[in-house]
Amino acid sequence: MTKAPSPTRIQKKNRAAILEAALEVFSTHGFRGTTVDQIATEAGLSKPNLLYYFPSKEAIFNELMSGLLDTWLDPLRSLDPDGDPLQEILSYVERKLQMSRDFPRESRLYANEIVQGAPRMLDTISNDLKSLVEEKSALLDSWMAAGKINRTHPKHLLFSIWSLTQHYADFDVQVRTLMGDEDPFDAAPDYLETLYRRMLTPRN
Amino acid sequence: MTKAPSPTRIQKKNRAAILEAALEVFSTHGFRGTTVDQIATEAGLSKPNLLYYFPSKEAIFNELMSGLLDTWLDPLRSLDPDGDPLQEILSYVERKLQMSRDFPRESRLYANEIVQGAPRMLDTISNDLKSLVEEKSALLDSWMAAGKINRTHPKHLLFSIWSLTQHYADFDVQVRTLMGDEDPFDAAPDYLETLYRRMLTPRN
DNA sequence: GTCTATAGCCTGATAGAC
DNA sequence: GTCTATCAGGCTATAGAC
Repeated sequence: MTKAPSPTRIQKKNRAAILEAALEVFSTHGFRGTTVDQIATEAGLSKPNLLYYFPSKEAIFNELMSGLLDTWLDPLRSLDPDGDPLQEILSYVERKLQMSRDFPRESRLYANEIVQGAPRMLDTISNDLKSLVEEKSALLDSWMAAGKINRTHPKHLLFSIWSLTQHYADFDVQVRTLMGDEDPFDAAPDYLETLYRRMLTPRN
Repeated sequence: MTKAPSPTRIQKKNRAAILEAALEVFSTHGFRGTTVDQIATEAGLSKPNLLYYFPSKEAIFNELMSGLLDTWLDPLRSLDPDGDPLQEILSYVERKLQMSRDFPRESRLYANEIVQGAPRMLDTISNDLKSLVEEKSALLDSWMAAGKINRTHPKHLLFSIWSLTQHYADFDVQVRTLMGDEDPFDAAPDYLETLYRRMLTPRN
């Protein structure tokens, strides 16, 4: 008695295909620049069929966004109070840079949203992100107070890490155009490690 | 014999109002997210009247972009081969940061375009920007070779300056949300000066 | 579950009176 | 130069057959 493939399995497969396609299209064209048709074609479905799985274009976008954020904040959450301060920060930079290389579309999706004033994400930023940033700023502060790393503004330190690492994903076109044949990710890890090592290594 | 106000003057005034309005709307909603009606309302004109001054939505966008780019690249052009290397770079960082504070909409307009793959600007980047970057990279290289600043990857150095300074304009919503009452531009100049001073000051 | 067909809305751009 | 009215096309979302 061979069972037919579970409908739930088909559903999951199609939902996954839709979200993958949506990531591709939303991240390059933004919310308004994306049409449901584009997503459907990319996912290998018809438009009405896509809308059988998701009630609306916005619903797809929102699901994509909330799914993204957890992964996105994971490296920061991993900043370990019990680790070696400088090494913890350098590892954080390295992980963020790897995420820009491995998940550039996620980075651009997020960038698109923030540059336009975060119309669909301001709540999340004000709550989840803010409390995480407060916690980790305090951690950085304590490391500075203990003389483990140079004293500086902890939030600007975090902003700089985000900005420098995400730049390679968000401005990918520009970076690659200007670098020609050279892969940006060849030299970027060294550059960023040197930068933060010199910035943070304690010097009385 | 009193002349009626020159038509050219009215034209110039309205064209300026349209471009100002377009900057406001395009920079927050992107090209596709912006409607001609929004621009017209913001400029205090009717939609057909706006289209009397510009042939199309895209024409407005292009004029805005080409007008922007000159101003945008000016600080980099000013990098003076005969100045003191470290001071030249620190001044460049400062000027770029001021531009993010004084012209955040221009920065976001540019960011919007690049994040989405620069569909309307790739030629400019490949030509004007690339040749300027080649020229200034060579200059940075010569400063490093002469031991005036620490040796590092000149293009990554430029990318980092762009990324760090523009972040305060492009991610303004996020930055301000996370900083609360504190004005980001209070501490940013010091933070960036310290960062690049430590990065670049020669140490044998 | 998936399709074709289409409703209903919005948008860029034009026509034509004033 | 500026308006009202409107067209033509593209869009999201739904209806209804299979």
